[in-house]
Amino acid sequence: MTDVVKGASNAGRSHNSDERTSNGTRAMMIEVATRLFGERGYSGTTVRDIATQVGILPGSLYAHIGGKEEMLLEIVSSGIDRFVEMVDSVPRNLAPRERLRSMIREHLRVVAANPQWAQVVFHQWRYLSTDSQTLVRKKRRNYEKYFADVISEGVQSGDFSENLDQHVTILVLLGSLNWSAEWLSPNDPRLDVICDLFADTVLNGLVTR
Amino acid sequence: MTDVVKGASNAGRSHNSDERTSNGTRAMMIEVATRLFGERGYSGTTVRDIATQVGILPGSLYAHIGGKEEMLLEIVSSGIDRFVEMVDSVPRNLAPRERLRSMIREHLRVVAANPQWAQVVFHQWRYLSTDSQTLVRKKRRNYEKYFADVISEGVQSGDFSENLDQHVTILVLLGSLNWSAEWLSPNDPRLDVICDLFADTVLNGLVTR
DNA sequence: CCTACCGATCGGTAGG
DNA sequence: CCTACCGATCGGTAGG
Repeated sequence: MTDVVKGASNAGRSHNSDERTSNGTRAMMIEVATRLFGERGYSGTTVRDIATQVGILPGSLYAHIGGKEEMLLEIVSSGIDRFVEMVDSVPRNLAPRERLRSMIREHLRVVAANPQWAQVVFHQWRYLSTDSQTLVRKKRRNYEKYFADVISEGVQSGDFSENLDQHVTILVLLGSLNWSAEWLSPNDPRLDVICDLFADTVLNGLVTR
Repeated sequence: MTDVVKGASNAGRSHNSDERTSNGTRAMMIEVATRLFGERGYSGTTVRDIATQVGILPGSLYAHIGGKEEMLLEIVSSGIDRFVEMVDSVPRNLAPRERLRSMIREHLRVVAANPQWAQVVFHQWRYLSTDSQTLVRKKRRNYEKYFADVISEGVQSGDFSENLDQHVTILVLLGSLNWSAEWLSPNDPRLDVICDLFADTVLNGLVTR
């Protein structure tokens, strides 16, 4: 019980052999920033809010990161990567219906893991600089291509209707998927059921067959 | 050419017989606020930004409105009213498929009239006070009920599939509709076609019939 | 990661 | 709707 640190969160600081800040403070900053950006928006969050919740003083943030916007870019950029990673893990050899069903499930699972984080990824990129926005748009287009491809494949194979407007279909599908961050609860035990019902609705439509 | 006003937008001020501010300045404030809230978010917009673009000084705003948040509440509240009004105008005696198709068209038309405004209505209500948020949630639930009712009616009449999970269906439908503010262009001449393709996708689904 | 601080800007108000 | 202003707070930096 000796050697108690006076600050609230100064304990456990690792001794780095070089000048890099490779301890967990930076990760904690990103974690806190994600939550606050989700709750108050990027502009509504101050670097003081973030610093206080990390347990350091405002100026100390800048020992770990270039600035407030750099935190947002990191959250958004790695966020899209996460969606790509999970949808990319869906086997290519599945038939279009089952492949799309799996992609829907993976997308909804990523959202459900942290809907607030997903909202930041989906919406707060508008507050980035023009250059960063261009990067984000490129990443999003790359993600959308996974869905464009499976739809195109399904139409060609005859699994999906040839009357489908593929462009509008992607917009409907990704819109409903992304909007799930508004209503999905984290750790909902019915998540797997919801994913299947969601896919049923999209695949079969409303009208009686 | 005498009597030229020095300010940029001070011309045309009407002479009111009572103490109410019933001229167009307040309307212009709401209009400018809508655009700026859409571009920079509520927290990223300053009352100085709004005042400058209206053509008055910052402090003068408070002769017309209680404060910054009151502008947001007015935009969001009247915005939801607008959606309700248009969807409510769809004839009740249409068969469920055509009634839902018309409701989809009306919703998309309202969004397309001003997607940036729609984004404010859909997202910026989070920055309102707790009490105002409660009001907004109530209004949104009321709007969602229009869609819940037509889906329920369609399932009962056999027009819509009995296998449908009605709760998930509403989430998918309204999610894809609201997300349209992300991609709809104002004054797109193909709007009517897009509305029909959108409804086709939702009603018929992706899978071949 | 702290001390001490910068210039700029914030939402809002008193009193015309 | 303006003049003149309030206290509070902003993102960020110099120099340890």
